[in-house]
Amino acid sequence: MPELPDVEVFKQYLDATSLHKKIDKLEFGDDILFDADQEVLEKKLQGKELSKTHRIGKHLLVQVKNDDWLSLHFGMTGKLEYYQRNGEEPEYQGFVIRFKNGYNLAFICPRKFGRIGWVENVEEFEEEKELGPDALRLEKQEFVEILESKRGMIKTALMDQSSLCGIGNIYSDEILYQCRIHPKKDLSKLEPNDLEEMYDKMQEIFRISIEHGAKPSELPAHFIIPRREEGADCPEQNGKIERIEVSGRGCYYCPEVQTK
DNA sequence: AGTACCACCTGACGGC
DNA sequence: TGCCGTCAGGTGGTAC
Repeated sequence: MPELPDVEVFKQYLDATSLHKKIDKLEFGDDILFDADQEVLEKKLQGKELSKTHRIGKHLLVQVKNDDWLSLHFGMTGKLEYYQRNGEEPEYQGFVIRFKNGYNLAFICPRKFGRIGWVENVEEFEEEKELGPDALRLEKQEFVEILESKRGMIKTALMDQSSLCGIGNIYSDEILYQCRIHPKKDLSKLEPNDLEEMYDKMQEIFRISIEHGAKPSELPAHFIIPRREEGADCPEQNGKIERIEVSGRGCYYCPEVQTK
C-alpha cells in the first residue's frame, strides 16, 4: 500500500484522530520493527501528546509536543488504525499508542518491513536516508533537472528515492501509463517536454489519488492501478495489460498505449 | 552510475 | 486437505 499518496492519507488520518491527546502508555510488537530504543520511546511519549505531522516521501514524521519526531515507515503492508479500546484488538500490531481517552493508535504491520524510529533533526534524517526532494512538493523545473541528469530506464529512475522520494512500484506504472511511455524507455531518449508533461501528470495523479483515499477500487476509470493483472482490459484502448519485470519488480503496462 | 540478485518477513492464491 | 511455488505497493547490501 504505502507510497506517497497512501502515506499522505495516513497523515491526514493521524491528524484527524490522534493529535493533542494525552498518551497513557505504549505497546511494542516485534523488536525487528524498531530502529529506536524502546525505553527512549517510552520516556519521550508517555504522558505527552502528539502535536503535528510531516510527510517526506513515504516516511511519516510525528512530532511529540515540545520535543522531536517519531518516524514511521510502512514497508509494504503497514498502515495505521485508530480504534476504541474495548474489545478485540486488530491483528499484527507492531506498535500501539494508548491514549488516556480510551482510544489506541496502532501501527499495523503484517509483513514486518515497516520501521519505527526517533528523529532529532529532520534534515539529518533526510541525509541519512538519502532522500531526494519530495515528489509532491518539488517544482517542475527541479523535477526536469533531476531526471535529465540521470540515465537508464525511466521506471527505475522514478522509483529511486535518492533522486526524488515518494514514488514506488505502482505509482510509477500509473505515471508512465498516463504519459504513454514504455516503462523501460531510456531516460536519455526523452525530451524535456516529455518530462514537463510527466511532472504535470504525476501531480494530477497524486492529487486525485489522495482525494480518493488512495484506494485502488475508488480511483477513476482511466487509471491503470485497479487493473494490475495480466490480460486485464486496458482502460483506454483495446489492448490487454501485460506484466514484465523492471529492475526486479512486477510492472504492469499496456503495450498498445505505451509506445513512446 | 546503473543493473542484477539476494535478503528480510508473512499471507494469499493457484495447481496438483 | 495439504504441500509447493509464485507473487505482493518496501528497503538495503553485494558484486559486476
